[in-house]
Amino acid sequence: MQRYKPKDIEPKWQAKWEADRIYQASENPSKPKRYVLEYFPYPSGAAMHVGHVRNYTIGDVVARFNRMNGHNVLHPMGWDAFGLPAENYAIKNKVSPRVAIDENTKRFKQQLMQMGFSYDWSREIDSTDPKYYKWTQWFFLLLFRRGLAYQQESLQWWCPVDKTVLANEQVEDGKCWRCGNPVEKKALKQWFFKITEYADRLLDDLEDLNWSESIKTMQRNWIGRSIGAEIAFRAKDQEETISIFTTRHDTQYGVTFVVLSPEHPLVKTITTPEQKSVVEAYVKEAQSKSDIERQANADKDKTGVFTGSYAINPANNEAIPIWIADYVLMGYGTGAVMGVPAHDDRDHVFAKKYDIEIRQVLETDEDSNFHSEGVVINSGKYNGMRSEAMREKILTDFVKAGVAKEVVNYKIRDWLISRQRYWGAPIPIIHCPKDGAVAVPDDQLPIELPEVESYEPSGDGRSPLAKVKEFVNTTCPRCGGPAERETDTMDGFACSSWYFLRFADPHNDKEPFARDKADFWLPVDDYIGGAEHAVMHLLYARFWTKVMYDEGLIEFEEPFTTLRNQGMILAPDGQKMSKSKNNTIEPDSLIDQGYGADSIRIMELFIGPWNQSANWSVEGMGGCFRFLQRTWTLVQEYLGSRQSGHAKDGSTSESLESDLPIRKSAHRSIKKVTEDVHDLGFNTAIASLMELINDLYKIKADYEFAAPEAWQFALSSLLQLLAPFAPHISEELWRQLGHEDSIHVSTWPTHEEKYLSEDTVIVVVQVNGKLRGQVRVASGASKETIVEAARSDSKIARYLDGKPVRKTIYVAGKLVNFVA
RNA sequence: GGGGAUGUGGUGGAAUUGGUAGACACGCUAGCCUUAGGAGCUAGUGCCCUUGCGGCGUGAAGGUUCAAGUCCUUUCAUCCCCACCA
Repeated sequence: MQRYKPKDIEPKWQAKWEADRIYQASENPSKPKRYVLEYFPYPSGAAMHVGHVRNYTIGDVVARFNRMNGHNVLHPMGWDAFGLPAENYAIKNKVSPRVAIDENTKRFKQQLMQMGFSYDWSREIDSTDPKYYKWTQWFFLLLFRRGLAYQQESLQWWCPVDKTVLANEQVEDGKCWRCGNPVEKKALKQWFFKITEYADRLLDDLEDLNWSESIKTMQRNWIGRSIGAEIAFRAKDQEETISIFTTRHDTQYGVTFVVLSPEHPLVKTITTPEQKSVVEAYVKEAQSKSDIERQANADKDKTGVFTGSYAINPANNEAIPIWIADYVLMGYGTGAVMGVPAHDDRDHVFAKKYDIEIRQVLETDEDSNFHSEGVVINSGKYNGMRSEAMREKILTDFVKAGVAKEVVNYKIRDWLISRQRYWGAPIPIIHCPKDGAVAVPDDQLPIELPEVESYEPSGDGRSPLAKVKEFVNTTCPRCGGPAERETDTMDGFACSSWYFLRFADPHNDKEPFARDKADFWLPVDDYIGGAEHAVMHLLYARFWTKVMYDEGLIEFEEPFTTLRNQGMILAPDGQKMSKSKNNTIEPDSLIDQGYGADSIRIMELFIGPWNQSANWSVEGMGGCFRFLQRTWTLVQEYLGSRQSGHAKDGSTSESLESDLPIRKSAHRSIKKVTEDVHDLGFNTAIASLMELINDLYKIKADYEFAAPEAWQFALSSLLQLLAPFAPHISEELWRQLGHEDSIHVSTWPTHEEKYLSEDTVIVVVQVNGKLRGQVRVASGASKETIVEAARSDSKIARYLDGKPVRKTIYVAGKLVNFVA
């Protein structure tokens, strides 16, 4: 008998499926469509490990299950291939990033192929292909035309050695994370997308999405809408007015100071001559601190200096000191706050340190005075009001008096998308001395990345493209005069903000996608990926989708109807898998060891609930392989017996004793697996398949392969239920059983109720809520019959011991509880 | 500090509306068998006193109920994300 050797069957079927194109999707309206998508990967130098594989396995099971259940499934794959790692590789090795990416892509694709995922490879896309980024550029111009892309000069961290800007996160202790040299601030003109204009819609539309609450909450917090008031504090004996933002104007009478951010424009004018030197020193120190350092200080300490000036609280006309402190952020609200030390913990710490008056104005509901509601005290005419009511009242009064207005603030900032990097999609803008920033005409797209000598940054805050004269020098599309091309490239997240639409029509060279194809496939029904995209990609893609909707390009406003976040696979020791820790487990090596893709796929899902993290287990792998091996062996034995003519005595299968138990087991599993896979209970679905195999082994031990028709049915059904999880072995055995067409285009089995009913049922009997026995009764027996049977059971009778039964609880067909 | 998630045997994990806790698998134990393989098959395996038709058991403590892993209150631990957002 042939043994189960995955290496002999897996590559064979992968080639066959590809040749027969069984996973190719077409716009066939006779079946309901289903768009199943996993985030398209960045083909990094490090190969995929079993953690990545889990993501694709979940998607593949969903795709295959729906395909077999009569859906027209789109399940595509592509490459998100622009980005810094490839560029660094290029700088180091003096080769084009193209070379590295092509190698990595090849490796990744081979890794995906060997897992037997059912992708429609005819729709493969690559974000670094000019045919693709032509349309990324086209979308940039769409945003530009709609006033949603703009340039603005702002202060950025700059490393004079690496000659590049750095993100805030890349500055550690005032030094560059790569070379360790001190960084400077440099004013640089950058491109932004006006995502803030969509903040309200991005927030409100979360409501109807079938996403996990945690991701929705993360987006809500990231957008950070807060409704409050801007209140004007007149400076005493000076012209200036300081506008502050607050959400707690019910504590207006508790204000005992005002704080400006060190970057606040009024700092210079408001500071008195006596305080000038100390304020300037403080501002200078604050400027040299990175945001990281500022945050680190948050827990420990608050620092600040007095400006020497006073402001007038519009509520009670008191003069209160104006301070400068770096715990106030210039980037949020107005860059100035009112200090209420009695009811804000930060203000409290500050006031304590600098001996500023603390004035309680609320009797709070909670134990803590900070950030809670209550009844207003020490607040003039507002005394006795609820804090919630006072907020409204005082704001109305202030607005009437012309000292305040209601405002909404957001934490979300506009999306800085320009990068001074080579390996990205060039921003399709031409700068003309006369006409300013001008869009490249559509018929000149794509603006292709030119070949360059060196991938190093140029040193003047521009990308390496700035050194390519033939690229930079051009003519203005509007006036025809000499002009220069924009040399910055786009953030990689621009490419991934629309790729899901390109899959609907990947080879279109007239437009990013045809309207009818987008209408047919989109939105994505199942989007499967890690939670790491929670606030970046998932927010950006929603933003672009809404812009496209507003432009009339599509008919939906949300790209991903359902979002599913898989749990992470950790190394056996519970640590994150990473190349640097040298603890990654790659599917390639497992396949080499002889486990096969099918065992790995089973393991990825059987290890635990798909949306919870789990530690990879080497031993567990063996169990999954054993399960498939048992399946293999059972089918081989069945085929052997069929060939030898065993169990052919002329009688029909139905008349044989083993027929019914075989069918019962099979139908029970069909029902359970179907329900489980539908509800994404992959681990329990696999457990039921294991149970079925165990059942069949027991029946075989008792009856051999009598009832061959029942066996044929049970084994065929088992394989179909197994097909989404283990596509290779199920296909191989399916064909061995004599089926002509691929199991993956077969119709999912359905259970028959008549095989699920039992003649007798076991009813559990409790006395006073404790399990004391069980009785077997005919199914459908009356309550009276069952209760009587339970009461007269010898064991139960002993427990009741003549005591009167006060109450009898009966759960139909399940349980009797005597309360004595 | 805010938000989210998770706590069940030696291990990973199962348990519709509250209704037999521990499915399935790993590990372990015993037996069988052999084409000696990464074997395979069969049985057993929550804990305790192996006295029973016994007692205890779902992070901890209370509560509701005939009945709680599941519902309510309090609390502890671990993980993840955001974090001076006024």
